Amino acid sequence: MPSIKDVADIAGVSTATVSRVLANKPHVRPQVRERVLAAVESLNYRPNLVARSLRVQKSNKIGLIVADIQNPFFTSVSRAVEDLAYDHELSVFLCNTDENPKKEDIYLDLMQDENVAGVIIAPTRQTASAFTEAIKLDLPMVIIDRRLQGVDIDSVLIDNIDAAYRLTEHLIADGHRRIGAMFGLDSVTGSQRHQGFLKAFKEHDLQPSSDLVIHVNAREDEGYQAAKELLSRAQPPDAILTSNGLLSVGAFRALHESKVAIPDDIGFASFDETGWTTLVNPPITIIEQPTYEIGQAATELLLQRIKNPNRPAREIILKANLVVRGSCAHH
Amino acid sequence: MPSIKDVADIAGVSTATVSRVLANKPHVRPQVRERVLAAVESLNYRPNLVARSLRVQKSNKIGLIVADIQNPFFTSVSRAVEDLAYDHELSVFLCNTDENPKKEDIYLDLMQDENVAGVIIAPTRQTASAFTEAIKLDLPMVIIDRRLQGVDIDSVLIDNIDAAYRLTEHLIADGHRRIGAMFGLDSVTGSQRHQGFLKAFKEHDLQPSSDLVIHVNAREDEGYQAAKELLSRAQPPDAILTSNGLLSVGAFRALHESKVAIPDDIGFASFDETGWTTLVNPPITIIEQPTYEIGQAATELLLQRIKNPNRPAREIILKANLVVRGSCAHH
DNA sequence: AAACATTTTGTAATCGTTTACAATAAAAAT
DNA sequence: ATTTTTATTGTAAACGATTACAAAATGTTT
Repeated sequence: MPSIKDVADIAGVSTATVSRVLANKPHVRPQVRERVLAAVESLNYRPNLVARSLRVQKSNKIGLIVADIQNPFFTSVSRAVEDLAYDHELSVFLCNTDENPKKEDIYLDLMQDENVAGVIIAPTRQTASAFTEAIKLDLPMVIIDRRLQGVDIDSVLIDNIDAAYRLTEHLIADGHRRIGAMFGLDSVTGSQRHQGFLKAFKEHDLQPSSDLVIHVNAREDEGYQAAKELLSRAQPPDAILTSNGLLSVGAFRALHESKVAIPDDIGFASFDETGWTTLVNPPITIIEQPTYEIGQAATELLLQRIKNPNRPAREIILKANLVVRGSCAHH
Repeated sequence: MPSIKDVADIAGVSTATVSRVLANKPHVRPQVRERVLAAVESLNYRPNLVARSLRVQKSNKIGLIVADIQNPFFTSVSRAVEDLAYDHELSVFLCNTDENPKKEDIYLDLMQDENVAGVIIAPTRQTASAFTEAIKLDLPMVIIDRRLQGVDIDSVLIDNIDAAYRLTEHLIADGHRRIGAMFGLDSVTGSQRHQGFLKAFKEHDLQPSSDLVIHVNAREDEGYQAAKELLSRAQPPDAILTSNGLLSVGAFRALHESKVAIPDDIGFASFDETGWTTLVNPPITIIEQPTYEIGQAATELLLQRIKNPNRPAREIILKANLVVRGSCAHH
């Protein structure tokens, strides 16, 4: 690999001049600039990013730390971040915490060690320690998907209360009263969606059957279990609402296996558009999160913060979209 | 951020000694080692990876370049790579080429510029130029999913011919004769699967209806179109076989919309386990690729090559798994 | 006690850039 | 023609680690 020294030698100038040419700095004769460019070309020279990063103490990378790379929500967000970053000549360092705070700590440290320009992160439930420290060291950072209490930091979220409210209200409007619901355990998102759920009941002067509300980890198997349990109740629910994509698959699988008819025996409504919801019969009524927009907004926020580290933190709240299909038809 | 100099000062030693302690090198008095460790602790010191990387000309990162981060095949592979890398204290730089050779070039260059220890890549159809160059510069590399002709390089693939052969044979055994099939265009994988398809017919002394074989880009919309077209034929097929997950969704959506009954009106069989195949009625018979194993094998291969750059290239071929479900029952 | 071997530590060069600062060359003003 | 100003280039010091090599300290042998 040729270095800047080699280029300088061939062009018959100093490394400083080469650097100036490459950075498009002023004060270099057009003639010399030509020579340098020719040398760069002939050697197929590319600046060593590691050396540059060491010298200027920053880089053109941004970090993206997600909780689960297999969750379509995150891949869609990632896609958006990738696209925007690419447009701005940034590269993306994508990491998967697996909902593991220890991994989150490690990756957050790693990001700093790598001199990233900033990071976009979907924090795990438990606020990690490296987290607040990274914030202190003013690493530009924006949070997605989950609000972090207490800290003043750029974030982009969806209006979970409103989304759950609308989904619940839709079930109520379709005549469902005994609504079984499952929400993510220990997650701010989950509890907000629970709030929205309750709000819908309240505003319709109804009482939710609190024994039908289950809090579980956002995993397919737990969704499956929860649905099985709801179905086995003495007085089973007349509809099931799930608060995220993974729970949703699990719950649907349980209903499917139990051969209860949707929507005749039981209504079904869920969060997240995950590809299969329109392939089944009937298609599922869902709340669709604007995943791509979330990624876009997060990247824009991050770019702005990098440019201006002192601006006040901003919180962008996007509305989710209720997509009515056939799974909760009139009861 | 404290540097090794700060640690050295506090411990009252030279930076060389600090480095030796941290690298667990011999020749340092236990007493001194203690002092250094205490200093490290008190300052909360972490070595600067950029500086280290510049000095030793390598790093603990590996690159993973995939064609489409939204394709469950790749996320599952990524997951495996992540897991193994984590166990070996490597971090993973994940990039998405979007099937775009230009992006592939850029990322491949970037990998070298970042001093990665090696890269795992699912190459785009067109062999990119930076590619062969990277190989020349002996960047440790392993290829997944797609064979690259001409070059002698570690790779892990599945036996596509065999897989397609078995899937086709299964359809034939179930009495299907006019099998409509769609294969990925311009892709080695696609053409291998086509070969397997033909082989099954040949070995059963049957003649495939070549007018029912369609080559399209591996995208959902093209799968949808292709299926629609097959259905509208004067003599429509009695079964449809799709050669990858995205085509599969599209084709299924077309069948679903057209209200043809599976398997009574038409059989359906497909590649890739993508989550929805067991949620629909009937569940879909598929070839399941050992995605996690692919990622594992690739990472192991890469680690070995990093350790021993001169060993001869190895090609690992994994068998795919035929999962028989209800979508092609006896015709 | 001197000579030698071995262990422990420090000095300084190095990796490939960027960038203050100094030095030189060219242009403008006197 | 000399001085002053401005534009162009080079020199060398960072950035923060690792690592030959030299030096010092300790231990061993004669």
